[in-house]
Amino acid sequence: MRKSIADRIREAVREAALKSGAVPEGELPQIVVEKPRSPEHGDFSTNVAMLLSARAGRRPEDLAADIAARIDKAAASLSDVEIQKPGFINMRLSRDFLEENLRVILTEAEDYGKSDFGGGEPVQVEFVSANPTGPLNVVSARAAAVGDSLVRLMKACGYDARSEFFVNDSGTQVELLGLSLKARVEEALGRGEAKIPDQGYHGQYLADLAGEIPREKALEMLDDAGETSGRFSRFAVERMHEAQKSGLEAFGVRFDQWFRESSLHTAGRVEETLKALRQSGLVYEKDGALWLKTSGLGDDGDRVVRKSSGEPTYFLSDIAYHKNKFERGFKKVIDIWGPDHHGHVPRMKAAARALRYPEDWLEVLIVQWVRLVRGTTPVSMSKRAGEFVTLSDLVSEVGTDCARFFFLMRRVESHLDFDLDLAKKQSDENPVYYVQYAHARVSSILEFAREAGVGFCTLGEADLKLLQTPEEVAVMRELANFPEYVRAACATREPQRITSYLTSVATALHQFYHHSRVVGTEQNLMQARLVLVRAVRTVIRNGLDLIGVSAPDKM
RNA sequence: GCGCCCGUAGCUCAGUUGGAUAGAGCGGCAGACUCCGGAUCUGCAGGCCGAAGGUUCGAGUCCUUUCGGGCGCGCCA
Repeated sequence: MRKSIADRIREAVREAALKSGAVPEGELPQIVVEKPRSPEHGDFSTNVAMLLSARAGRRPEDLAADIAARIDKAAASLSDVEIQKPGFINMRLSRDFLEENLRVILTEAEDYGKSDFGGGEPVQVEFVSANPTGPLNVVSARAAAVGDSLVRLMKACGYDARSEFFVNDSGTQVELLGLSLKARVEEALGRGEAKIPDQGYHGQYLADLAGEIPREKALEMLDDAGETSGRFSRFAVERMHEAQKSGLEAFGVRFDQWFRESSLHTAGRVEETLKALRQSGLVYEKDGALWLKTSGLGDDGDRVVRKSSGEPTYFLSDIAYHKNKFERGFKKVIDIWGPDHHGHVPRMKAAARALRYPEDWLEVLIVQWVRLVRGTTPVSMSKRAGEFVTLSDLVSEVGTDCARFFFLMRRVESHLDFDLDLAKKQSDENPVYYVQYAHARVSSILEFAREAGVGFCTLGEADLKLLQTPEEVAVMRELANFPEYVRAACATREPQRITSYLTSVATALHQFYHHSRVVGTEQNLMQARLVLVRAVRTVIRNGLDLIGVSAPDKM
């Protein structure tokens, strides 16, 4: 849980920039230190001199030279600091640091990569939150992969992160679900073809559910219900909820909390929220309905919060839900919504403003569509007819690891084609196995060493100076980058950065493997390489854990 | 019509929150140590980053316009 190397370098650069007197402390911009694309430019690079030169009235290269000379190399674990063309300051990590870092990795083990960046701040990530009216689709699957990974990332960065699923267990949709099930039950009892409401749920799953209800119980439920949907709704919602929950668990996703919309109504939270909104002075009546003046708060029109019928709108209970989140003490709330809800972002943010919550309190991520294809042909998905590939179908067809990895290879907001044929292939055509294979390969080397009776020396005994080939050094550099990638993936809410990082670690490992042997070389060199390989194993394992993918020892 | 997302190699997508010579996987072609796992590795071919302007030392990245694709615009949830 120490400071990442990038943080230490940032600080050293910052201090050097201050000492150069280019600008007063207050005017110093955020220092950007990053890994250059080309290794010729060192391990880290900064552009401060170019950013400050205009204001300081000095030539970029002169200023760069001045700052570079003032960087405390020892404090930042640097061996070389050079300036280049337009005014870059390029830095190279010291050999000592790279060696020491291997020891750090093995010592910190599963903690390597973690930080206390978040300072224990309570944050909430809400995702999936699909209506309990049917099986989860693949967009929910994608959202689940993203949300779960984000929670893992935020925890690793020192946030007190909680996952939550909002269960939409009241309202029109639930009623329609009940009526649809009722029709299926009547059908199952042989009373003719099911009379499912037009807007109801036509999927086969409700017929299946109806079929599971024993005859006696079905008759009893029909008696109870009369013309209403009540009992069928409750029954169906509970069963759908359970099915969603177990499907997600099979996908490796467990929620800290399942929050029921109905609990807001029964506790009077919705009316209470309306009262709070009225106090803001932004509620007015028109056409017998109550409106919230969200225009002017970033929305493009006002929204109804209470219908002329007296019923609260879904929007109002959603506001009540977010008010509840705020009152639970979350300093930040991240909602992950499907693409069909992107139009709701402005109104929800407007509501947060109406309640005078901090401007950046609510963050909404939109997960984009997933198009399933087999080779080049799209898989037809008709939600209306209830015929679509579900989360559970996906898991049983391609497996959890594969599905999660595929979802997390892409940016959250990009539309993605999920090739089921490719995902199913257990061959080199499938990108998923590349990283896992690296882990299995390393495990296998260690196992081979054990079987050969090789004793592992202690960390202090290993002579890491012997790791000198370009491939070895490349691995060491790659491993040193991990904490910074974790931090960046968390800060930008972009878990795909971890996937891409892991791929480059795997590449470095595979290249090293083909270039040199571990077991069977000279004793001291072998011991040093064993340390290297164990460090790779730790980092890959930690990284895969962040995206919820297993790290197999054998494949 | 208004709003959001996307447009990068033949295909699917990355691109380190404005950096230096734009990358990976798949597909194509040509190769790899009698030895720790060939689900790997090496090399070649493939690009005006949809288009046009602008901002600046510097743009795939930011702004404007435009073209194309997807999705939203209810007193539904």
